[in-house]
Amino acid sequence: MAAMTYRRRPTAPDPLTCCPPFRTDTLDEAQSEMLARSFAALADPVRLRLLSMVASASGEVCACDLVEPSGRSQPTVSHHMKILVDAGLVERERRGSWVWYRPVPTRLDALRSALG
Amino acid sequence: MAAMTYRRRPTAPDPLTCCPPFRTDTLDEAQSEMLARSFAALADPVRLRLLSMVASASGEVCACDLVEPSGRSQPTVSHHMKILVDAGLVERERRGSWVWYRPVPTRLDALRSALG
DNA sequence: GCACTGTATCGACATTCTTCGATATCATTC
DNA sequence: GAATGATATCGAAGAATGTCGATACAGTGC
Repeated sequence: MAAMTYRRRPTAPDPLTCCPPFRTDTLDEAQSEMLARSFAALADPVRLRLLSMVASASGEVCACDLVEPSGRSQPTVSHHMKILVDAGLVERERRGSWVWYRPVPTRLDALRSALG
Repeated sequence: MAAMTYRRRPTAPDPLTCCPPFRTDTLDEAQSEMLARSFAALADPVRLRLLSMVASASGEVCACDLVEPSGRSQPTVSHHMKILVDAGLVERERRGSWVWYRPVPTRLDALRSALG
């Protein structure tokens, strides 16, 4: 059982808050699930640095230029980039042997507006 | 060994990107570590719903009003609220038996600006 | 003091995540 | 075709996380 019953509930400190204490624009389960997945992509320092490398680059960045400055192995970088791509924060394009990454600004904007 | 050496490096698609592909404003390790901790606080659907309850409330919310709508046990809610407080996203104040939570808008603004 | 109630902490378990070495896949070059 | 190089996937180990029941702590009221 998740809930717990409280007998003596506090009185609201302000007449304005007499109504239920949450507005109706509280996130529902589906919304919070989606948002949490997006923020989880940002919840790792290595991914944040990789994202900042991609986002601060003019245009795009080659995967081969992410391994050494990130200080992680090539499989680890590939793993993290996949998470960023799956989250929609970064776009991936293969050109020949190399893979290039581009930021997706609209997706970052969406996350930013979710915080406001 | 984390890095891997690449023999045939691709040529930049644009003369403007002749310089090292990352701008100098790439996040350093300390910055990314801090930011990741903040985003990790947002990387759970239950915490996002709790935060939205607090943020959308006019003024503040009693801890006792978070348990039932979150669908989690009282210890779990307390655990999640501690994470939000430690991340600086929510302020905690005890008044008598009850605990009240308030959002910290400046902290949310800081995270938002980190995305832009 | 004692009884009661709201909140926090503890211990344990299951799940998820980060990381790497080994290996597979894809593309180029010979 | 074979050989080489860039990237992705696999498998496993260790760490971190979410969850709850049990319990401790803090405040109220008698």
